[in-house]
Amino acid sequence: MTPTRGYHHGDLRRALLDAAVEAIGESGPAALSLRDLARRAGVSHAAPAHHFGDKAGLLTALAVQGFDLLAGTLRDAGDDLLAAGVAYVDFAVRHRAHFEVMFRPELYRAHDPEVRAASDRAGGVLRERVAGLPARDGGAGDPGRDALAAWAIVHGFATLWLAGALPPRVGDEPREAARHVISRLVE
Amino acid sequence: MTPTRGYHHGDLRRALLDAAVEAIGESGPAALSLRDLARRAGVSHAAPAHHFGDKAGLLTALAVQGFDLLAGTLRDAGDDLLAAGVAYVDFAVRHRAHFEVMFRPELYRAHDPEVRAASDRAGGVLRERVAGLPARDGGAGDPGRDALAAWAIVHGFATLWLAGALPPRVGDEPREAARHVISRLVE
DNA sequence: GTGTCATCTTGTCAATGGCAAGATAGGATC
DNA sequence: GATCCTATCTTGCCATTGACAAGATGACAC
Repeated sequence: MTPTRGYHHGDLRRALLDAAVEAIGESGPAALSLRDLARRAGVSHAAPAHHFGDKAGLLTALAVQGFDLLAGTLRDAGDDLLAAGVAYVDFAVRHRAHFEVMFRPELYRAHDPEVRAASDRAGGVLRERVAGLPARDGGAGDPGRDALAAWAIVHGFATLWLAGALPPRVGDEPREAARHVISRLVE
Repeated sequence: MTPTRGYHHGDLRRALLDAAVEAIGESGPAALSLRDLARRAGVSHAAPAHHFGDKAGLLTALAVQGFDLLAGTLRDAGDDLLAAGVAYVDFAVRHRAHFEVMFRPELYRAHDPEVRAASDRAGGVLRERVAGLPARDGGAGDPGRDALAAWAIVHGFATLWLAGALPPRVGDEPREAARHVISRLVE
């Protein structure tokens, strides 16, 4: 099941994206090298260009993949806002490479229509979950504000977790820690 | 007041850090080039190495500067947690280059003792402000959780703002928008 | 005036991104 | 089956970069 021999790779596009996830997981998106990905996939240094044009093209594809993964993850988490928030953090930790690229628009073509569409899909799910939240303190809440606050707290927690900025006492279980923090907002 | 002529620059270390802030503001930390900084400062391509060793060394110095700037900003914002939160977001927007480096530890030597010290100073101020927050809902609050939630929401908002991920209706005034969102947590 | 050392320059090397031109093969058409 | 067509991949090249080595310069102490 490894038809990588022969002139044609067979599934180079996917192989390069997988290699990119692996490489970014090791050293971050800044250190990503197209030639390294080519070596990992066993092809020549110019092969990636055909599928993605340039480095930004590859990262654009990765961002699209990431937003779609995120949309699916949020959908699977169910209707509960707290559960969606925990799933958001869990996504960032488990798909760290995707997450780190997605929210670094200077690395890819953020205005690409495919990216915008995928990003809108993920944002739509998040908004749905927030809309399901009961109005706070007897209906005085501003749904726009609630949505932003929810997004900010989960995104901030995920970002700080990935950056290794959180103090050790937070623990090493992102889902549990996230639930604890988010509950401060939605309790 | 521009003694950049002559063999010795006079204040190259500062000039390089300033140039780095400018360059990162234009294209992000990933696109930073030591040789570009040297050109901006009017020195040879190898001059930066003497002051910072390598690229990570320069970014380490920038991170230290950033954490100290942040600590000062938070201190100046006063005792109020809401004001400190707004100041945090404002810092991220006004010192974007510093902020983007500070929370990307793979770019510099995050374990450098100077970095840790500066980071601790900033974190200490933030914790002080959280400690000043009256216990939530009659004393049932967990101060550790409150601190994390506050940090996460302001950090998340700042990060999303810088990434350009927020919807247009949030407006273009970060301080105002931040105050509105943070008030959801501390009201 | 002399020596010392931080500062800065020139020269070089391997690695990278990107481009151009060519090789290969898979599949459609006849 | 022969031929063409096109997507896929390779080789070769160039400018740029980070890093290192060796040497030039000059500020400052004595």
